[in-house]
Amino acid sequence: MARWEPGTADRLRTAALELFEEKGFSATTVPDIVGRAGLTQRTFFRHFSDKREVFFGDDEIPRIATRMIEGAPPEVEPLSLITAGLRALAGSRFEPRRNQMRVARRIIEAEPALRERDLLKQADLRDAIRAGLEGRGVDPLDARVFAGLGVELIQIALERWLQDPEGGSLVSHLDAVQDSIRAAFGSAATRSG
Amino acid sequence: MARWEPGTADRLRTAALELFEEKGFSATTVPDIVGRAGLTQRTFFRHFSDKREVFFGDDEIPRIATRMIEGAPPEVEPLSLITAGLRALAGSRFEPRRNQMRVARRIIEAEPALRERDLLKQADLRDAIRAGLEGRGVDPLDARVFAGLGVELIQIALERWLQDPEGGSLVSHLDAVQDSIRAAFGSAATRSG
DNA sequence: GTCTATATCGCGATAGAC
DNA sequence: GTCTATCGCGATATAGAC
Repeated sequence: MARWEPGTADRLRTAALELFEEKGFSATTVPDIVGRAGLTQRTFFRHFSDKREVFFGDDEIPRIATRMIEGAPPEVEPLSLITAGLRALAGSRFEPRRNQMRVARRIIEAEPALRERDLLKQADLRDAIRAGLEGRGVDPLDARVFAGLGVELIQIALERWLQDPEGGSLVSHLDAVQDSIRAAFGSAATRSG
Repeated sequence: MARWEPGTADRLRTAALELFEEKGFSATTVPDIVGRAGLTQRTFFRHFSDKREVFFGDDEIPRIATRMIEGAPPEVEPLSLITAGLRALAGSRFEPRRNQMRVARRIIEAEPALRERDLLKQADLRDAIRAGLEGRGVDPLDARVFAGLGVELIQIALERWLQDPEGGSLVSHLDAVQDSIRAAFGSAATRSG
């Protein structure tokens, strides 16, 4: 694909992230970015549908999730599938990037426009999981619930991991959150509360 | 404050929703909207911070949630608080508006920009619940988990209620989703999957 | 209320890669 | 030649400043 300049998108992303750090997200204009990258505005918008997209990857996480779910043996239960998948993602994609993620998270939290986009990415992951589980024959409601809870699980664990002053591992936070979930909704507590 | 036209925001919202139905959200411009409402663009942006906000209420749901949580007797458990609160919201805010919500939902689902905003509103509710529970002394992780699961619960129930061809009540869907959650994560199933 | 910066997208032309 | 990434120009809408 990169027949022309192998790293056009990367150059744009690098320039953009530098500028976001220097001047903040909203104070950085697309002309600023393309100026630094030595490209034109039109090129920027061919690589990124909007300025916020610079922040987020190529939606590889939902694709990885889909592949994991499709590739697992049919007898694996949904909960195991999800917890195992999240652990694999934690080890391969998140744990090695802790510092980058901390920086990115700080900028995202400060900017409602970026929070929105981040939430949309979470929703995409949720839907990938849901569709994958349905494809394995899981009941649609249960698939939706597993997906929703799975994404909340990883999300809460990520939040706490990135803030953890003790430097605990993401996996240990996943364990803690999962325990909390089980305690919260797992009992036979009354429904009509 | 509404010294001149008591219903300015309403007139703008009505005109906007009509146009969204007629031409679609992105094909409708703010000049279109203010033209139909007989107002100026400046007035539009004084009432709505952006075009998408027309779709969403005044953030009254998180405020209601905060009030409910703060007003409950201290001995009420978080899960009861949440399920009771959701039932109250269901009866007072959602059930009476089923048809409007169906129409809105269809437009929102079709437009990524609106899905983003919708997800942000959900996040606001989540944070209101989380803060309310923390204010009652609930452990921060547990508060975050209750809030996250509570919002997933109402959200999934809403999705299914709005699509339900049988016309089941929102409360019955809340029950079903809660059962599914309990079954999904409630068992002592292995964590390391 | 008016004015303006900025994001976004369409179109036609170009130019290196195969 | 045929692709396709890039460019240059231009149009329009949003959103915020004055």
